Parts: sequence; structure tokens; C-alpha cells
Amino acid sequence: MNEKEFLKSYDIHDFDVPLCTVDMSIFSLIDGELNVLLVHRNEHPSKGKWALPGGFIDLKKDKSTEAAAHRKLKQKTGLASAYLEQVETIGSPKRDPRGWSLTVLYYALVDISRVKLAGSDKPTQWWPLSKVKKEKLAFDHNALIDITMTRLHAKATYTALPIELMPKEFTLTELQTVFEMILGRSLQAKAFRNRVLTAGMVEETGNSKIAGKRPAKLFRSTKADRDTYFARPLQE
Amino acid sequence: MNEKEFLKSYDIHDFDVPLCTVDMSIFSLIDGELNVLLVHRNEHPSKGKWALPGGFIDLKKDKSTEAAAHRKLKQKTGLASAYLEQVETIGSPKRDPRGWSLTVLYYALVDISRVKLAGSDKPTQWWPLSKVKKEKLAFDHNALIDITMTRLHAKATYTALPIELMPKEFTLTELQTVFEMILGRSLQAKAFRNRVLTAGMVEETGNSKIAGKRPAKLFRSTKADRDTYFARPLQE
DNA sequence: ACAGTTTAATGTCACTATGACAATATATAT
DNA sequence: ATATATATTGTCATAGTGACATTAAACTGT
Repeated sequence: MNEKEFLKSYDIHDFDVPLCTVDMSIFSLIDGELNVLLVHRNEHPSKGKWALPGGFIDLKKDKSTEAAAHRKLKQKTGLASAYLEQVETIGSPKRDPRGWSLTVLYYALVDISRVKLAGSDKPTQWWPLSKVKKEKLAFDHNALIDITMTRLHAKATYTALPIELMPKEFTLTELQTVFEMILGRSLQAKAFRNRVLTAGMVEETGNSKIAGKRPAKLFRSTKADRDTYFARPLQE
Repeated sequence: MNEKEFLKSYDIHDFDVPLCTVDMSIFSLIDGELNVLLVHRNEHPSKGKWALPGGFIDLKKDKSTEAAAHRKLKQKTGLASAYLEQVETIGSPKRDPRGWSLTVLYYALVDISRVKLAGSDKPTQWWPLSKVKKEKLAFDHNALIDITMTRLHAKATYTALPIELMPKEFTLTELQTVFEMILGRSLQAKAFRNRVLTAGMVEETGNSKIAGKRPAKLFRSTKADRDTYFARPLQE
């Protein structure tokens, strides 16, 4: 049998294959808190529970796994581009009652001011992370969010990635607060500012903003932030 | 329809699903060079080419994606345990002529002295990395090895992971050489030794070995190496 | 025996990003 | 003006690193 004949006789439906999905943790910053986008499930399985946006790969539309993730992101948030990164692939026979299933987990960081939630049939909603922790989500999605948070935590210790969550202009105190939220501990203002500034990850816009008393200078991302690593990770 | 009825009526064979595999880059150190394990393909597609060990997830045997990887590793090398880590999942309609396919890529670092190559029907062989680069492998496996090397390179700049490639006892000069190979540049002996020693990733065994002139002290891994990160990544 | 050679290991020093914490700047409220 | 709160900067000690010079311990050949 040559290769042509082999391919003709090959039918994937003859085999036992896993369920294969893409799921996404989409994070944004709302009122100073980290939020994640959840979708209410109208169908079995896990009907009535909240879940991460995601679903099956569309073999006709999707040119790659990442393209599938981008499609989901656009579908839910209207964003054609945003920071998006693969976290990990999780597969087991137990995570879905339909059988052996595997999900490629991605996460995205979005600037909430650019998002327009889709008015689809399924309600889509931002959930503060603190609230999500108390909710029993669909499938193993609580665990998926935990895995993503671990990654985000790691990233915040050696890159400026959380900048992706910020609006166009922001103060360094605001940025520091976001880092502190993700890292779960407070940071020294001087150390933090030196770090971000000497790495050239942000630049002054010239504008300022009055939140407290003394006005705070506004900064913007230099777009070097995605690829730039700090010279040293944060201690401890 | 309740959930039970739904699950009963659900048949994955009704849907278009991707081909789903697990592939592995298994690295070892042979005669001072980094080697990767390849398998000669006897069957279509890519018949006659060399490929990374891997294959379909066995829905009956495998309790998780990682378990599938461990099964492949054991099958080929006889090793029940070794350093094993997921790299990335790559999926696209083009990488396999049978259709949309997705592979969960893992890599393993093994101590060659513990390996016993399986005498299966398919010949399995260690390939020096330099030789692999000139060979057209099956599917997109050249690219998969490149992706893995990028990961390994990154890891070597902030962890002591390459220790996993070493035999039970090794000299620091030998270890440094491995790091230099992975990083593709030479390192300062003093800086390297301080780094590894102060981090507590290796300890003296009390023995020594004569490779060149002056005998070199032998060290062993303290097994802290997997989880321990250096205080700083290597510069540049 | 001993000088020369090669590899292993250490000493010294400058540099730099960081943490700690004190000090200063600039607004508002009264 | 004065108190106060928030933003921002100054100063200093610390620690891990790179660079490169130096010492240590074996072997070699004569």
C-alpha cells in the first residue's frame, strides 16, 4: 500500500479519540480588581454552571490551536488582538463526563476599556477573582484558573506582562498595585519604579492625573514589555 | 433531556475531531554531546523517515496526558522516572497529511547510563543534535525539536535543570561544559561554580576523578535542582 | 629530580539591580 | 498658613555576577 492509498483508507472515526477543546482564562482589571470572564452554560454537561470561554476546535475555520484561541477571544470580547499565551494542556478521562478529554489552556490579558462583551445567547460575565474562588465552576475550570494564576504570578516576577491589563495611560502607583495584587504581597515603591523605568518598559506621556493629593504622572507602555525580561526576578 | 440522556446520545464519532498525539524529545548526553532519541517509521505517513517517539493517547491505559508521555518514555528507554516536562501543544491542519492534527509536546532529560533502549520492531536510535539538524525528520518534528531547544536554553539560564542529564557523579567542569553546549557560549568557571555551589544544587561526594591533569572533585545532585531557581538568570 | 605543561580551583575587584527606609514634593482640606 | 495624604526621590548596604589574575595538583619528558 502506498501513501496515497493509505490516506484514502484512513478514517479517524474508526479510532477512539479524546474530546479536544481550547479553553481560555481572559483577565481584565475592573475597579482595581482582577476579573476573569465566565460563560453560563445552557447545555449539558455541567448545565447551569459557569465556565471558561472555550470549546471545540473548528477543523474548517482554525488554522492552528492559537488561531482557535484567538477566535474564541474575538467571539467573546470583540478583540482581534490582545496578549495571548498558551499555558498548558490538561487531559484525563475524568474531567468531562463524555469521556477522555483534553483541553489546551490559554490565557489573555485585556484592557477592559477596549472590550465589548458579545450579546450572544449565552450570558457572558466578568467575575472578580475573589468571587470565582467560592464558586464551583463547570468541569475542572477552577483548577484551570489556579494553573493560570500560578503562571501569571511567575510572569510578574520576571517580566512586565501585567502592563497588558492597563488602559492606555496609567500611573506607576496603579501599575504597582496590579503587581501587588498578582503577587499577593506589597512592594517597595522605589524598587518597583527603578525596575520598570530602567528596563524601559514604560514612558511618560507628559500628562498627569489626580487620584490622591499630589498629582501622579501618567505613563504608557513602550510595547517592549512583552519580550523584555527584567535583569533580575523579584526577590523572595 | 436530562444529563444522563444527553450523555447516552453523545457519540464523539459524530464529530470532526483532530488527530491527537503525544510526542517527546528525549535528551541524553553521549560522549560530551547532546543526543535526542529518534524512531524509524515503518508505516505511512512519513514512512522511512525518522521521528520523535510518540503516538496516540491510549484512552484505556492513560490516566492523563502526562501519563501517556511517561508510558512512551518507559516504552523506549525502560525508565519509569526521569525529568519530564510539557513544552507546548502544536496543532494545525497541515502538519499531518491525514488531517487536522494536534500534538502535546514533552521533553525528558535522562542519564544515559540508566537507559536500556527497547529492542522493539521499530529501530530506536540516539542522534547527536548536530546530525539531526541536517536530517529531514517526519512531519514537523524538526520544528518540534527547535521549540524544545529554545525551552531548554531558557531553563539553563535560570535553573540547574541540565543536571538531570548527568550521571550520578560528575565534575563541575563537565557540568559547565553541558551548560555551555546548551547555551551555545562559554562561561566563566568562577562565576559558574559560585552560582551552582551557593545555590546548593550540588554537593561534593568526596571522590575525585582524573580527566586531565589535576584531579577534579566529583559532585552529585542534591535533588533540589528541579525546583530551585538561581537568584539571577545568566546575563546576556 | 625537576622544569614545563595542562587542567582544576580560587582570589580579588568592580559593577549593578535590588530592598529598606528616610526624605522631599505637591496637591487638597481646613 | 498648616495639617495631611499621596507621589516621588535620595541614600546606602547587600548580594550575585563577570572579568581576569593567580594558585594548586597532577602528568610529561629529559
